[in-house]
Amino acid sequence: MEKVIVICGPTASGKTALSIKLAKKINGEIISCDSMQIYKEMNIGTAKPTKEEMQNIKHYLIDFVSPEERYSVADYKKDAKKAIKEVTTQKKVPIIVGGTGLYIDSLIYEIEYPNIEFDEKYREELEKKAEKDGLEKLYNEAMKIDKLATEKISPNDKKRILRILEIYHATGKTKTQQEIESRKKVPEYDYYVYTLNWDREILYERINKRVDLMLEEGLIEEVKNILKKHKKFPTAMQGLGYKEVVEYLDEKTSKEEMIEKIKMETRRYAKRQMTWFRKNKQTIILEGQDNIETNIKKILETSKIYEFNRNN
RNA sequence: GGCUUCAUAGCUCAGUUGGUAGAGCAGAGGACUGAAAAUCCUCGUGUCAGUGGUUCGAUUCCACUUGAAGCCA
Repeated sequence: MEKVIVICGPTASGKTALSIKLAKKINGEIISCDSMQIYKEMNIGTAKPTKEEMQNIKHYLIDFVSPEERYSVADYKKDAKKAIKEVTTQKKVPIIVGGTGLYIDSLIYEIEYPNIEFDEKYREELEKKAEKDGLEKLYNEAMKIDKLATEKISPNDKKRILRILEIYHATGKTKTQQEIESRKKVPEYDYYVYTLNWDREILYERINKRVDLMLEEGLIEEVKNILKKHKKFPTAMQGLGYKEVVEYLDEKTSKEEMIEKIKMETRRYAKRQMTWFRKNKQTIILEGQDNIETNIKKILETSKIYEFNRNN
């Protein structure tokens, strides 16, 4: 089985720098795993690597979706598998890099998503129903359809309640049933998963600094330009930093409040990411505070992938 | 200098007619299968500013001290 390196970690943990150095060393190419860096025009706020940073290492799944478009894990799974294949056929090593835990899991656990279209109308219908009759009613409906899955979630978790109903509507199957079927395949690749770990306080300081830097680099201008160009944002404007700048531009918050809020929300996001990555037991921990060379050495030793020059 | 008000969780503040206290925010932990940078769940002991007095018992009443705000000089 071909080996695939996965580097995950919370936001601002140094994934970009590590992955590019590693790619150079092992003749690798990078496949991003980031639900926001996929979007075009969203550069500063997503901390998308710049051309200079990439140093001619090819990056996949970055900067290729319009902010007006919808994109989901299912799309990611498909695109990422394709990218991995493309990299391996060139005899290069795929390096998956990113912080979107759900996307990473779709790959390393080989989760299968049936090929169905997103039903915009049905979603709207459900949203309206929730508004009119209350969420409780939908929760009860979900309970009738799929008790097992509904019991696992909160009656307040609108998103997941809708999802249970949507799956049934689209496939005639329950979510529980669908999830069992989604786990039937065995991973096609040998995934080596690494997680960058940081001391909480130091990571939070890095986040605060990075947010200040984003504003200096023109985050507000970036958001203004996107708003000028596009009308609808099914998911893109959920991005951290973006929604807060929109609030500020609507004069709902002061500039100071906006900056503090971005920092706070980003810290919380990092915390959630750490919770997610912690539960993956097969992961190998890398200390973010260690220098890059040390961590690369650790990756080479544990994955038994050798330096490119030595093999050729 | 005099008078008044205030001092309770990291922050903003409730409250106890005297039996040692609780909200919001922050924070922490967790969940997560087509929106995931999203969404959701759980978690509240702190010298009740300090010292002394009254009292069986004081964070609560009284006195003084310290600090803050306001008013009068």
